[in-house]
Amino acid sequence: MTTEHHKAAKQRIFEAALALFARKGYAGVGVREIAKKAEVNISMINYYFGEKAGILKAIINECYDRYFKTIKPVGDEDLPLEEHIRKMIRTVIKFFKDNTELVIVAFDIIPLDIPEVMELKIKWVTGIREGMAHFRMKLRVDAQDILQESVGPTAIIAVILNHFQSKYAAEQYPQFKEYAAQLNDEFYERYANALADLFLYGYMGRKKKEEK
Amino acid sequence: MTTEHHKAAKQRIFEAALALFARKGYAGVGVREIAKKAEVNISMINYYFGEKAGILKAIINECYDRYFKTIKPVGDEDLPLEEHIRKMIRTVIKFFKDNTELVIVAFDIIPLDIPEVMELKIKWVTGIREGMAHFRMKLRVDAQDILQESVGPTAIIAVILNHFQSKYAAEQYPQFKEYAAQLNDEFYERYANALADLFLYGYMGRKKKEEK
DNA sequence: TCGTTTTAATCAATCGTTCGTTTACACTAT
DNA sequence: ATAGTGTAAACGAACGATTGATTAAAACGA
Repeated sequence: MTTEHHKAAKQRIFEAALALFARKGYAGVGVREIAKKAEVNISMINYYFGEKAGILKAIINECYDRYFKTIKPVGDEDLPLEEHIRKMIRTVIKFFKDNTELVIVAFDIIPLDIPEVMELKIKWVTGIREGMAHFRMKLRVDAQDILQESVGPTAIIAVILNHFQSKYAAEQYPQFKEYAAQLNDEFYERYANALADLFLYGYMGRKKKEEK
Repeated sequence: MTTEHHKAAKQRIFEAALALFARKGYAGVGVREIAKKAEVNISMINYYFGEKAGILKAIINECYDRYFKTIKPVGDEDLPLEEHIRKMIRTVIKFFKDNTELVIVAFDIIPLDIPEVMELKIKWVTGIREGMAHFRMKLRVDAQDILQESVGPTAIIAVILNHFQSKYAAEQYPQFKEYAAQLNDEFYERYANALADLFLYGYMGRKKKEEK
């Protein structure tokens, strides 16, 4: 009972902070607002997370950990190239869809001014990059070549991230609820295929052109 | 007296706030910090901008106004499709490069929680969307079709925005200065071409597939 | 009774905003 | 030419509210 309650309170703080950070940004939310939404006392935040930034660190760790565990095994699969790319894009879209708030908060560039948080992000991004080396090689993307990277994997992720940021914003405003409602499972099946087509035709077309 | 001192106080406040907002986010910066950086008295902020949010509104207006004035005439030109697309992508990249801080602050989804600011953004986005109707039609992108829009113009903008967010972040951290230094004019010429290739091959490939 | 969990109260610091006053310069009436 | 008037710009100080953080003590289950 104690342990369950313990975890429940910590989890409630985590989820309340996550929702608020996604809407207002890390600096835009105070610990009292988090405590109120989580229905806990203010001091519980410091008790469980040490400091306000501790919640953000926990969110970042949770997000990148889930992300890595989701895409790493897909990247390591042995599939024909096109099918492999399509599966990866589907996987990433599903992850972003199922973890929108986590992604919005953890993948946000800001705050740039909290060194500890930045270092944590850098550590994760570096690790994931290394973990996806095999898949990257299969795509024949040289990670050292900024251009290849910028119009390749990074571009796809940027498009997907941007989409879910927009979707999240739309869900917050009544006048766009109708728009957001169109973004159902059926849409994301088509969306994943369309993005994969864009990447496949575009990227492979570029490869072919380069080799000439 | 330095040159900075001779600049109008209002302009100094604007520029100081812009740089700080880009780094720390709107909520992460206090008026005292802005006043200190701008070398003005705190009360000057309210004197010139009414309220803190007034600076953000001014930034948003300045950014979208410049953006619209930059891309609208390009969109209205009468060029062969491929050349037109390439020119538009070059134009957008140059705009983002020359106005990185403005774009980072104004195009940021956050803050979602200040209704006035959100409405201002919506007004601008709607207006620009209408202004680019001709170009959109030329691309045969139906603005009502979320899928076409998502993997078309919106996707390209998202990629470019993401690139300059990353570049800006890299410039803030000494360990990535070397990376940022590679992003010179010569790179952006290649980058624009690569993005245009990606879009053109991808777009044409998708169109061809659809028609089957 | 013991260790853990939760509470209310409080800390110094900072938040955005507003106050009354002063400075600097342009214009006008004498 | 001079004194008086109007106005915008800038100032320091202070407002009440809120920030993140910490405390000692109460409440809890074992």
